[in-house]
Amino acid sequence: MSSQEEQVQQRRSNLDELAKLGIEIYPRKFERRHTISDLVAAYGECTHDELEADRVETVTSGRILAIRSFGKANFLVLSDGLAKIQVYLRQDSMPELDFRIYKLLDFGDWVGVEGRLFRTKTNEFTIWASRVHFLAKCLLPLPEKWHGLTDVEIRYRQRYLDLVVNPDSRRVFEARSRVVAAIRSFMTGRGYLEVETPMMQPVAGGALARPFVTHHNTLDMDLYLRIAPELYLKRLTVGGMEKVFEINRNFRNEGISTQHNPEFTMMEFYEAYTDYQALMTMTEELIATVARQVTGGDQVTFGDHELSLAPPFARVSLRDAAAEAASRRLGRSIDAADLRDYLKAAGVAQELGIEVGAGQRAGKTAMDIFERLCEDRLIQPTFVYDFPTEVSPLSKQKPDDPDTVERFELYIGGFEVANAFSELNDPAEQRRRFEAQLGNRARGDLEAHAMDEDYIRALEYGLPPTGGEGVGIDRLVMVLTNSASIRDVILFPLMRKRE
RNA sequence: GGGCCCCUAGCUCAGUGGUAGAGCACGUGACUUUUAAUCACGGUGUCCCGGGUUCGAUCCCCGGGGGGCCCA
Repeated sequence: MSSQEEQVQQRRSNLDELAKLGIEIYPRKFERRHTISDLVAAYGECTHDELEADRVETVTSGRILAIRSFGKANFLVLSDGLAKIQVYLRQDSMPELDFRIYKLLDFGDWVGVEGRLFRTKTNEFTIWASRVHFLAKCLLPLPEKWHGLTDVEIRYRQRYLDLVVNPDSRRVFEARSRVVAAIRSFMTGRGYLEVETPMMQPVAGGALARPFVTHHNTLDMDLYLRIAPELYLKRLTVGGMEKVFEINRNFRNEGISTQHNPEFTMMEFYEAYTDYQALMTMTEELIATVARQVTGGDQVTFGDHELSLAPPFARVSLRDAAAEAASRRLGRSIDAADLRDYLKAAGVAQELGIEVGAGQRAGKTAMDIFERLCEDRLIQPTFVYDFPTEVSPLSKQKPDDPDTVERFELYIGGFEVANAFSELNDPAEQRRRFEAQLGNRARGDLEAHAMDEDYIRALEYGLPPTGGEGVGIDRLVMVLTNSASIRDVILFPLMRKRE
């Protein structure tokens, strides 16, 4: 018999013995007076004498993370996932039944404890138990207490085990929850209305990405899991909802990496009567506010770097950033204007070893150069602005430069955290952009944008001047929790099927 | 999609072409303030899967699976 089978059998046997004691082995509720975290926060600093004077009685509960038995003196360590507390149990301090229950407990079981707070000879903050209540059995052996669980595969596949033994993991997800709450509070505090738009869409639009396809049986209709809420949110702006935001999942049928999970969370918002310049300022305030609320400050450690999230953030135009990086790499002067020329841009790309597709225009090439040379060097928060029109089918052109749109992306830690632009609201121009995308699609670009006639019709009813932005929540959480992989900030990241 | 690395007990990890190891966990016993409790004794197993080489493969070779990192 394997070690695991043996341990499961012993635990089942203990559960059977508990049942024989006449207690409910899967009880329905347990009324606590304090959580373990409450106790540690409220009394954890009290001295021995203070605890003796106050005689604090408590009722609490948690999972058993250690059992130390000395015959007549016994200790449990209980955890509520964030904090731990020690429990002292002795036979002459509790009913006989409770002590028999204690004897049948295993590492990992859920228990409730009643008792009084004190400090042991070794000054350990402890509950002197007067009652023990059995709450649920752990039938399988848990990972080891000292090294914990380090196998990342098991941490992702069986997140519950990770959460039981790695409090740091729990803290990441507590932080994630606070990030979402802080963003929601920031947005609603500025008069934005939270809305929900379709996750299943007949046309997958609002971004350049491949979608997942699904099917509605009754309507016999193919649907796409959304790659972005963008086009629906702007329909709302057409309808007169001037400030809206949505926090929800997007789905993109693409590769998996430390920065990409097929489903990820975005906060996307739209505001009438504003443009991308104003959004840069607002974005700085949003990031700094969230950082301060979640971490207590605007300076964070990320890998080997100390990041300052205090406004203002650096700003550089995309073509300047690409030209500067290309000049440095190639050891000769390349001007941003060179990257507007299809032949010169292609030449630079080829020198850099970047593949240029047949008939690829200068804007796409400039974007490729930027992505290859610049992205992962943008560690401190940096706005990269003024993107080529052809890679931005939903953005408004600059008044004096039709090849360039009023768009920026925010980079932190070497990856894109936000993407924003002045929204294109000219329906005729939008149709031309979609048609150009259809041309790309015909040439094999699977990420090219689809035609959305209803969206164009909405624009024909009139979209006011509008600025819009998407903020990647997972990546922001990575930055704020010093997590190297997006999988460390997603509770259940997508994994290959096992077996 | 390409390159490199990993997969051995429930967990964390050693290890070897010749009967598979440690610590924790688990079992029995001792112990009335311990805390990675300690001490004594005890059993851990599809060495990821399949095929090949070999007298013999967990180890070498080939293929596959899962995971990680880097690149595209």
